[in-house]
Amino acid sequence: MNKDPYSLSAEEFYARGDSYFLPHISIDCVIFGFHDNQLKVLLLEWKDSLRWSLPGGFILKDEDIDQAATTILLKRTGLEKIHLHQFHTFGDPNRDRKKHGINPPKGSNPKSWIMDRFITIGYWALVEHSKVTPSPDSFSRSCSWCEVSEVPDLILDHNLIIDKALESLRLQLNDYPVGFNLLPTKFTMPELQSLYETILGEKLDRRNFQKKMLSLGVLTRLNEQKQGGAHKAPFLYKFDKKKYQMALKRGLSFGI
Amino acid sequence: MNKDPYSLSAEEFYARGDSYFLPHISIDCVIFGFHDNQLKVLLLEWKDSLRWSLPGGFILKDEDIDQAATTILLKRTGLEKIHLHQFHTFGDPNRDRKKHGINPPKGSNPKSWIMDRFITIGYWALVEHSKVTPSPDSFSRSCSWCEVSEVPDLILDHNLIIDKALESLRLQLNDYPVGFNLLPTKFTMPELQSLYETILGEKLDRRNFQKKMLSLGVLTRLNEQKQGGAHKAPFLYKFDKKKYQMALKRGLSFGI
DNA sequence: TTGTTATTGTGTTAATTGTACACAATGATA
DNA sequence: TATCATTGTGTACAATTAACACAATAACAA
Repeated sequence: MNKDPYSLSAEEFYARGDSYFLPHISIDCVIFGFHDNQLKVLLLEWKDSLRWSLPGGFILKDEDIDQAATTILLKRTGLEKIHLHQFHTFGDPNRDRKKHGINPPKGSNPKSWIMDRFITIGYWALVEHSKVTPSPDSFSRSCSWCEVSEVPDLILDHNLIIDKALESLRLQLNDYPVGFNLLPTKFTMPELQSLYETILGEKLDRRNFQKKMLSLGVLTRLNEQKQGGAHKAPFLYKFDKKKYQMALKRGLSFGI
Repeated sequence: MNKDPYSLSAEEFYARGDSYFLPHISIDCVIFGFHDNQLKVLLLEWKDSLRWSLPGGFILKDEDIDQAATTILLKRTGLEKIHLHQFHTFGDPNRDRKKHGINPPKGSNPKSWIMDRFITIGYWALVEHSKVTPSPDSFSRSCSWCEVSEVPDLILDHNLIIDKALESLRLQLNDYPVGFNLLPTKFTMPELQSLYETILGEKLDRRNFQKKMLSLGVLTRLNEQKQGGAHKAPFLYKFDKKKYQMALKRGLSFGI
């Protein structure tokens, strides 16, 4: 009971994880990134099978659920201080590894607490793709980005969880500057537009988009231009948090 | 293990409820009603103290969480087939009766599963005030309506849960016809406007409101007028579900 | 019976916002 | 140096929202 619960061996975890973590409750994270004009999510590939799943974890008996989600994000990406958004809790009684032929690793107790029915709390996060160091957990062989429209069959209801996360993200997009978290500090207007188009799944008018974004008054145009492109060099912008805080007070909408 | 889990005595429930229900997880319902131009919520007054709380309950080991919430709503209001909206899950580790001086009834085990830390899933529902028969649970002396701005101090974080439910309701108001569920089948335009004003907490222009509502094409004006008022008799309207289904397909917004 | 009052029904107009386009400027390439 | 794809900026029109005026009605008081 006094070991680091994140350093347990698989056997110990299956046998006695419930002395550290709450039973029947888990957390799953949909971690979004944006790269090559594609919206991607971070997936785990399991060690001993061809299964894929979302990064997830459990809640320490005296831990806040937001903190538990933050820990999961940190361990899979190396990132701290990222805003996590809780979007839905999934409670179908079929969320049960027993009912899906998912077995504990050989040598572990097949009656483990992990094999019970679980309710999972879904969070999404927006991270800067280039800053992420994807790290598998001890049950996975790899942790990697996957384009959202090419996600394979995942365990349990994890595909549904991604769908719901995307739906929630689209709704948030109209009220909060979620897009900016996905881009590097400096970005061009076409990059920002491409991001919005990808999340919303529709093409937007280039000129009206720029007009709208600049009218929010939360972007600062830098005296630099993006070099290396094959055509006219676009200006670089940065998201101005101070201006954003000011703008929030008078109310602003990111609706496109 | 084969009794009706909802007919347990208090002693049995505290001692062995966790053989029927999931531990550490509860559901709390914010049940909204509208009466006398006031938005109200249903509260429980506890038997053995001066405490108040939201109607809540637990999840059977093999029960869907939405179903569990539906059961809670049915038991407190007598109503079925009401849309419940899951809006947030509350996971502060201080959600623990032990830490708030809330004790089991005399004669029950003070180490009961109920005295552990609980994560609660919040749902709200909109019900027609006149159709509700408020019924206390076995731990409460009364179940009654309370105006949302006059809610007393509730146990644990139940006041926060109501705040979050209201916030979620306001957001939904702009996308779904939530208001109509709170009114009787036949209602007047001023009544509908008063409901929107109460939920949003702001005054709206009478003429623009009517124009907007009628333009949605989901209301049918009846050949009747509300009698008994002190002034000009307003027309009665009803919400037309068929028209609503049609309108949904082409997309519509209730934004005010 | 009749005027007063508060409320409802139905417009019209002005301001704002959103949509659809046109054209010049730029940087790499041929 | 001409071409091409792309970026920067502006303008006209449509749609929506906001602001406002006046007639009709029902209860009440004189």
